[in-house]
Amino acid sequence: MTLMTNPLILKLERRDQLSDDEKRALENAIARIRVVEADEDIVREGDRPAESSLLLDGFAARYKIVSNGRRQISALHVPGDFLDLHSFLLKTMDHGVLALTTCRIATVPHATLEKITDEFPHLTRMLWLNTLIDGAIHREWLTAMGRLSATAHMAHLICELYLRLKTVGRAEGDTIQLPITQAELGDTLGLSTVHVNRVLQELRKEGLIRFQGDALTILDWERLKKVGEFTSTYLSLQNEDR
Amino acid sequence: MTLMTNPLILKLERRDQLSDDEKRALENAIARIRVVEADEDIVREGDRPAESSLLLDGFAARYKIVSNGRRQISALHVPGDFLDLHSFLLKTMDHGVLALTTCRIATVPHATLEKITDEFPHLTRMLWLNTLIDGAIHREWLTAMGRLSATAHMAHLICELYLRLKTVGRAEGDTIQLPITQAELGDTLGLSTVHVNRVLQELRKEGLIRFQGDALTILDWERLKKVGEFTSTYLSLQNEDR
DNA sequence: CTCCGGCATAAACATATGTGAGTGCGACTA
DNA sequence: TAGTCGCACTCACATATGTTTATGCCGGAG
Repeated sequence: MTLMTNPLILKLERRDQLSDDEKRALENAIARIRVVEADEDIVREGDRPAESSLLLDGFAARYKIVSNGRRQISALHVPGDFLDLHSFLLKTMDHGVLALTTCRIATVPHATLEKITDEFPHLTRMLWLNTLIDGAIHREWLTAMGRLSATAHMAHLICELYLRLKTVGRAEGDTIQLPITQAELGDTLGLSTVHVNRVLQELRKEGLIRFQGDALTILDWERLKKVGEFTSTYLSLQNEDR
Repeated sequence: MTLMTNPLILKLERRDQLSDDEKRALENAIARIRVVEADEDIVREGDRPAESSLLLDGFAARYKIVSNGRRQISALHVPGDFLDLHSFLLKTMDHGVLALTTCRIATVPHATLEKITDEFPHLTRMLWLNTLIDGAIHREWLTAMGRLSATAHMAHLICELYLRLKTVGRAEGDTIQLPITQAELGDTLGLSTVHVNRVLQELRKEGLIRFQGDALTILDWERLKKVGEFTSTYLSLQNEDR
C-alpha cells in the first residue's frame, strides 16, 4: 500500500495537514494485513487486544448482544476507520466488532501506538481526533434514536454514510455501495426488520432514494437532509490546525 | 483547590497511576474557576471554545435540540468529568452543554492542553482515555436505548450514575443525590415525561429503588443490575498501565 | 399567609413500532 | 434441473410508549 491509497491518511488529511514524517510513521505502524470474511468477528467482546485494527476495505460494525438475543449495532465502519483504536487505552473490549462484508484489515500494535504518542504529539492528537469523531457520531445517533421518527432516523443514517464514504473516495456521484441487510439496518437503528422495510419503502415512495441490491442512490439530497434533520458539523469535515 | 480534592485526579487515578509532575501539570492547567447557575448554558452549540470546562461540582448535561423543539440529552456529567474536552480537537461544538444544578467549573485553555500533549505523553493518554470513556458510555446508551425496554433502560442508567458518583466519592452508602427532573430523565432516555413516571413507579413497586426529592437509594443492587442488564466493564474502573 | 409555578402523578385515549407468520424471488449447490 | 437458503417484502394483529389534560403538592415570592 502506498501513501496515496491508505484511506486513514485520506481521512485525516481531510481534517488537518500531515507532515511526511507523520505519514511515514502511520504507514510504518502497520504490522501486517489480514482478511476477515463476512459475518466473522474481527474482535470479540471481552478481548484485550495487543493491537488495533484499521479497516482498509469493506464494511464492519461494532455490536453488542443483550439478554434476549437482540443485537444493537453502535457503529458502522467504512474504509479508513479504526475499528478499535480505543482498545489501546481502554484495554478490554466492551463490545464486539463484526465484518459485514469481506474486510481487509491493517493491524497496528499498541506498542507502536505508544511510541507514536511519545514521539509525535501532533499525530497523536490526530489519532485522538479520530476517536473523538467516533464519539461525535455516537452522540448524533443517540439524538436520532431518541428523538427522531424511524423514517427521519433512517434518512439521517443514509446522509451520514454517504458523506463518510465520499470523504474516503468511495462514492460514485450520488451512489454508494451499501452491502448491508435490512436486518442489520434494524440492529443499527434499533428497529425491527419489518419496520426498516416500511421506512425504506416510504423514502423510495417520496423519491428520496433508490436502493436496489447494494447500490444506494440519493435522488434528492436536499430533501433527504431535511427529512433526516441532517447537518454535517459533527463529522468535522473542516480542514484546520488541530 | 488542593491535589486531593480535584475530582478529575480522583477519576484518573482510579484508572492508572499519575506522577506528581502530572498532577501538578493538571492543577496548573486550571486558568480560572467560574460558577454557572442551574438551567444556564455552559457551552452552546456552534461555539468554538478556546478552553475546555472541567466540572468540579454539580450536574451538567450535553444536549441537542431537534426541529420540533424536542431535546435529547446525550451525556450526563458528574464532578470530575470534562464537559467539552473534545472541543480541544473538534473545534466546533456540535451540541450544547447545560447546567442541571449550580455548577462550579474549572477552565483549561486549549493552549495549555496542547502544551500537555507536547510534554506529557502519558498524561495525554490519560486525557484521551477520559474522552474514550465518554465514548464507551455513549455506546452503552445506544444499546440500552435501541434494545432495552424503558424500564431496563432506566435501571441501567441508575446503575451507571451510582457507580460514577461513587468513583468520585459522591455516594453515601447506597444513596446518591440526583437533582434531575423526570422531564430531564425523559430527554436522557428518549422517553416522554409520563412514561418516565410510570417506569419509576415500577422500579419502586419492585422494591429496587427509593427516590424521594433528590435522594435516590438503591434498595437491591443485584436485582437492579439484572433488570438493567448492567455490567460495568465499559466504565473502565480497572487500574492498569495505560 | 397566600398565591403561584414547577413538578410528580394519574387516567383515557392515540399511534408508532413490534411480532408472527407467510410469500416470492434470485443465487448458489448438489 | 431441482432443492435450498437468505433476503426483501406483506399482512393482520399486538403492545409499548406517546399525547392530552387534569389534579395535588410543595416551596419560593411577595
